[in-house]
Amino acid sequence: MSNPVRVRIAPSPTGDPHVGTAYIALFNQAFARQNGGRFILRIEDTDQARSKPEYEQGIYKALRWVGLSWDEGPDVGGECGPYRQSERLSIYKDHAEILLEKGSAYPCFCTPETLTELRQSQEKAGKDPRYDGRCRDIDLKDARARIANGEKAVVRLKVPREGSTLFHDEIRGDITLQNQDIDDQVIVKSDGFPTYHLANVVDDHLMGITHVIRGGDWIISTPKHILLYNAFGWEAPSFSHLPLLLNPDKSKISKRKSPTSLTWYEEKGILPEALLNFLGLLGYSMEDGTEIFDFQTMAKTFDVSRIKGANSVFDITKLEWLNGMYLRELGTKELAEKIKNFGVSYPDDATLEAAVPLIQERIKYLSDVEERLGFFFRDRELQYEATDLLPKKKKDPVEVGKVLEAFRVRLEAFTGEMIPADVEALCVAQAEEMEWKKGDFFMALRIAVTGSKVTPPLCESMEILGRDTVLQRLAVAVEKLKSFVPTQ
RNA sequence: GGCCCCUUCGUCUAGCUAGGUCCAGGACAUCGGAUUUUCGAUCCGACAACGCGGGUUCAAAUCCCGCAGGGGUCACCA
Repeated sequence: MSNPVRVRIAPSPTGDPHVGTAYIALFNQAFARQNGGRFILRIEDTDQARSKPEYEQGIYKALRWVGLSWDEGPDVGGECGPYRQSERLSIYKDHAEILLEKGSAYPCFCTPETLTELRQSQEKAGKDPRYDGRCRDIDLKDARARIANGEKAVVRLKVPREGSTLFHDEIRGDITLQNQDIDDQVIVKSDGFPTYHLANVVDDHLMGITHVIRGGDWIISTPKHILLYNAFGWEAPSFSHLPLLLNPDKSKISKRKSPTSLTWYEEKGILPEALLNFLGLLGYSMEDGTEIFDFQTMAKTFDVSRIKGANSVFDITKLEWLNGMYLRELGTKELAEKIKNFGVSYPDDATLEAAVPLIQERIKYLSDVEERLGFFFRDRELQYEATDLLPKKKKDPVEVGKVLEAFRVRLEAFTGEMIPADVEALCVAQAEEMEWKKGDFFMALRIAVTGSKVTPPLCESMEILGRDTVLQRLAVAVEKLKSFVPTQ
């Protein structure tokens, strides 16, 4: 009879919402869903100096944006609340007291200055910096008296001097640390706030967390947590440490070297589904090799034993490809809707929907849309020079002007609908009449009509622009060539 | 530096638990070709890896040992 699965993420609201948080959250939620368990969000805001309410809001918003959701948390409630550590201070205080009484922890009166001194002298002597335990044996009664007297103190965990502590990592197997290599960790700061270690263990236990799935940077701390569980007489949860996300230079991911803020991805126009899919590919793989999958699929087949122990370089390149794949799978209306919501300026609904199929396979991000769409409705964006109108092998402005003018006349005389195939026939006929290569003609026309060398298919674009606009732009181009005087 | 973890193409990875089917498979990127009015998309193809050294074995990417390299961690931050 095992307990119902309960997992959690425990972000600190100390900065922009981090991809790493989404990464860890994804695996936790997948595990919870697969096991019919609960996924909890707990805010670890015990760092008074760095925690800010707006960062907390940012976490909720960004996580929801990528499509994650939790069953319990500060914003959605639950039976094990409060879910914000700053609101659980008395709980930690009580538990620290238990440890004190049991003799598993002790008050320490050393000031930051003496600790720094200690560390420096140890380093000078070539020894590992470690608290020397000078407050370890102060009688608890005496210590309490000193504290009552107004002396500042922290609480330290009394780590055994001998022996070793072992824990089982579901991904890497057994990991053992010698106790002598574990410091007497501070578990309550002098401001009365608990440190991560205490708060984390107490909360995980009180909230019934059965599986801790967190980043690999916590491996070294885990023995301390085991010691804490032991001191309380609690059963420890199972531990899985996910691969660390790395910068391209293989260092731990950082905002200096990689885009770490989830907001960045949103503003870039990355689809949340693509981001989530990409994260699911880091350190993890589906048994059948599928690389494009949604959360449901991942959750259905999720298997912790398929997670790698090695760290993963976080390389956006594959995400760009994935985003393109997701973008291309969208229906016209769907994409148009996303483009509108993304906030780019567009001419009008009808034009946008007509243009979407033309740009859909040409964009990597939603943020690419703005410039792709410009020429459809903004003449002022046609900022090309007369020389741009000259195809590679046709350097004579007079001839080019003649061709464009001839085409303008031809198009003006054409009374049918602007069906792409028909317009193309006009173009081809024009090129042939002047004995131009098709490519040269289309390029000159392309610049005249769109102002750019890189555009969606020309005839389809002209259909959307409408005959009048095209004629007008052709006239402008012809004028431009007339007044153009070659410099050599 | 101590301790801990990790090590398959440039990158993400499959294979490793139960050694032979792997002169190592897929994907992205790159390069080339096809298609083509540009770009893109698409299709085809190419390049490219078991860190090194010892063992064990008829046989090792897979097991063992050593080394090297990388990363993490050594806070009253999480």
